[in-house]
Amino acid sequence: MATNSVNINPASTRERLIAAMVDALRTKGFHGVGLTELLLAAQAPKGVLYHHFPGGKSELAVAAIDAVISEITTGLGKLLQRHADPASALEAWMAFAQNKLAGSGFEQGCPLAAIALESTPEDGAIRAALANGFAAIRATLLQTLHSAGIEADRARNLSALIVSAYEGALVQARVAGSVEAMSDTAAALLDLVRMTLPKKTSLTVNPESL
Amino acid sequence: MATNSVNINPASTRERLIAAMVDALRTKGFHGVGLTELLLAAQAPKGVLYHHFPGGKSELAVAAIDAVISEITTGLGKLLQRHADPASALEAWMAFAQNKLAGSGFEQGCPLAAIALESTPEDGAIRAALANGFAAIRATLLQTLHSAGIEADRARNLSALIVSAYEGALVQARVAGSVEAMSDTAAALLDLVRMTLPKKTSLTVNPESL
DNA sequence: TTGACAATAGACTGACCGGTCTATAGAGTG
DNA sequence: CACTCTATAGACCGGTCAGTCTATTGTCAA
Repeated sequence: MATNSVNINPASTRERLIAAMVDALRTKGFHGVGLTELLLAAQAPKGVLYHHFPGGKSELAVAAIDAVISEITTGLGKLLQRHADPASALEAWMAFAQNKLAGSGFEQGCPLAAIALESTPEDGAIRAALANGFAAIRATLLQTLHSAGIEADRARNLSALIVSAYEGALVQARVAGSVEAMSDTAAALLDLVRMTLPKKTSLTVNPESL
Repeated sequence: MATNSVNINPASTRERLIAAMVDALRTKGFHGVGLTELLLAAQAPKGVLYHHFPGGKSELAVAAIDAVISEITTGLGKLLQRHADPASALEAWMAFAQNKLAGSGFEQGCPLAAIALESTPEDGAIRAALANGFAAIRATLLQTLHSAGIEADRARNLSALIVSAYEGALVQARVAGSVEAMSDTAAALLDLVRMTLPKKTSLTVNPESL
């Protein structure tokens, strides 16, 4: 095939399905959306879902998770290399998520956390995708923090905390209909990051500080 | 009535319903459980649910949220007064949740976060219960941290970060089937708390530090 | 004992669930 | 043109969903 036929729509059917699932996960969670609703949003009939994703709803969810993960890691990566200071990049990252949440009337949080908490150990593929995804995000952070002069163990702990704080802050802000808990979280987190980062000198050596 | 009739079961029907909902939220989320399954777990017929909770599943969920919140705040409160050092209390708190998660085969996380992410702005009562609950937990922490000598604004930020970290760490550990992300998170968090706490002296006055 | 009311019990309902199935259309290849 | 294979399309299915309804039981108060 390769030629994408008569697609007037902005994206291929497959991509529209994924986008609709991402959006659904963000707003209502995996079990919160029905297939009918999903297909309506994607402007696609039912058969096409099982054509592209023989595993059905779950397989689509995995694809959605993968898409979100790569979006996050590349976005975060860009932010990290655009800002000289990792702390500023983090600040921008938190602010971005915060604005997205508030700007959507506190509907759009993180698609990953929602499905993570609905999944059971039986949902192997979903959990694996999520676990790999979170690990990838942590790895992105770790690498940056480490090369900014933070010792490896400390950088790993800090990376885990950053991801935890991001997810947890979104949860709190979402239900409160207020950004406060998230901005408070970000403030404390950024304090820590800035404290942990070695003093800005022109040399890049790892000072093995405290 | 007051006399609780012929209840051989450990708790009243109402309490069993709430307990079953709490457990369900912990493991599969609000939309992940069916009423049939829930009632089976609570050993109760359907009519009794709508007798005690005319608002149905949602009203039961609100009651479950309230129950969890008071359990958390009292448990955390006890921990905080049992340990002289707030950081140690926090450490115990994180460890407790971590063990509960791991000990249940990574099924039992936090019931609050799950329903928080499935809820929409239309679920007013649920979101309100959650928002108040998270605020109460933060308030418990704030009060302790402040009276341990941390300046108010800083204590508020730190409290928000602690709750965020707790929730976010549970999410990551859950899907990974490993406690690592959570213990890493806890390590970084405790570092920060210990750094922020004023130097241990024998006097209890609030130094209005920094 | 009787009347009132809370609590228990489960049959029943209509809507919607995820998933299967068959039919058709379109595009590339011989 | 004919064949093939992907993609689109939606009717259809059994099962389950949350919620309603009526009946029964249990326990007080009069």
